[in-house]
Amino acid sequence: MGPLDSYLPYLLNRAGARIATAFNEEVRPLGATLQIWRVLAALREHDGRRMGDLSDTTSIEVSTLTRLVDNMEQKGLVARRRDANDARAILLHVAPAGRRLTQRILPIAERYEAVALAGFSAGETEVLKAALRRLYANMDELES
Amino acid sequence: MGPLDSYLPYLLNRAGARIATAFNEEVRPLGATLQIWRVLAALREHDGRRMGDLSDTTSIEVSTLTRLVDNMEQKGLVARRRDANDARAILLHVAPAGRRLTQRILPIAERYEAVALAGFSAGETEVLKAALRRLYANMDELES
DNA sequence: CCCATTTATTTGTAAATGCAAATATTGGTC
DNA sequence: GACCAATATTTGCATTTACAAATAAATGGG
Repeated sequence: MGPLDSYLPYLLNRAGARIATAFNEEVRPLGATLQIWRVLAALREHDGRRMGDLSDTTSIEVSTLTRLVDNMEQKGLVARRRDANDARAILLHVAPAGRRLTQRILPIAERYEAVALAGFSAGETEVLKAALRRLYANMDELES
Repeated sequence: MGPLDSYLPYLLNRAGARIATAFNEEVRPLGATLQIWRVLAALREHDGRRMGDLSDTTSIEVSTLTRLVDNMEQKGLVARRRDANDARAILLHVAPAGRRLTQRILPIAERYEAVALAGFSAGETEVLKAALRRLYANMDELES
C-alpha cells in the first residue's frame, strides 16, 4: 500500500468524518445530533419504518438505534407503534416535534450538500454519487 | 432534499460505514481494530508523529487518540517519546510488535481496496479519489 | 397443532467517544 | 527575566456505541 491519501477507505473516512463532525456541531444548538438527523431523514423519506429497516438505511447498529429512539421518543420527535401484522416489529413514526425539527435541519443539510460539492459540475456530481453507490454494492462480495 | 440516496453525505457515510464495519470484524482476530490500524498506517507513512498530527491524519479526536495510544502502548505496538525540541509534544513511534501487526494487516487492507473498487477502471478510480480529496478540501469553507 | 428455528427488538455490560477543563510547555512582550 | 497568550497533551466525566445474550413473536415441518 502506497501513501495513505491514495488509499480509498482512508479518503472515504476522512471526507465523511469531516462532514459529520461539522454537521454535528451545527445541529447541536437545535438540540439535535447527526444520528437524530439520520433517523428523521429516513422517516421523512418513508414514515413508519421498522427498527431493522432503519438500522440498515441509517447504518446505525440496531442496539444503538433502540436507545437512540428511546431518546427521540422522550423528546417527542418520534413514536413507536407495534406493527399490527407482525407483533414482533415496531413501526417508527415521526411526531409533530420531529417534523418541525426536520424542517429546521433541512436547510442546513442542503447547505452541506452544496458546500461539499462546490466546484463540481452536475456531471461530476452524478459520477461521484454513482461511484459511491457502486462502492457500497461492491461490499456485498465480502458479506457472504 | 430529494431521496436519501441522492444525498452526498448519506452516500459517503453509508459506503464508509460498511467498509469500516467489515474491516473491523476482519482484523479483530488479529487483536486489532480499525482505529489501531489507522494509527499504524499513519506511522507507517511517517514514523514519530505528534498526537495532534496523528489526530488530524486519522480523523480520531485527540482525547480519544490519547487513550487509544495508551492501549497500543500497553500492547507494545507503539512507544511515546517526548519531543526533544518541544517538551510539550509527544512523538509516537512504532514498536516491533506494531511493525509485525502492520505486516499482517496490510494484505487485508489491500484486499479491501481491491474489493471496494472492483469493476472500476484505473481512470475511474483516480477520478473518484480526486473527488474525495476535493470534498475534504471543500469543507475548509465551513471551518472558518 | 406443537416444536424447533428464524426473525425482530431490547437489554446487559464493557469499551469507545467527545466535550470541557486541567496540566505542561513554549514564545513573544514589556 | 517575569508574565500572558498560544500550543500540545492528558484527564474528568457523561454519553454513545457495539457485541452478546435475552425476550418475544412468527413461521414451517412433522
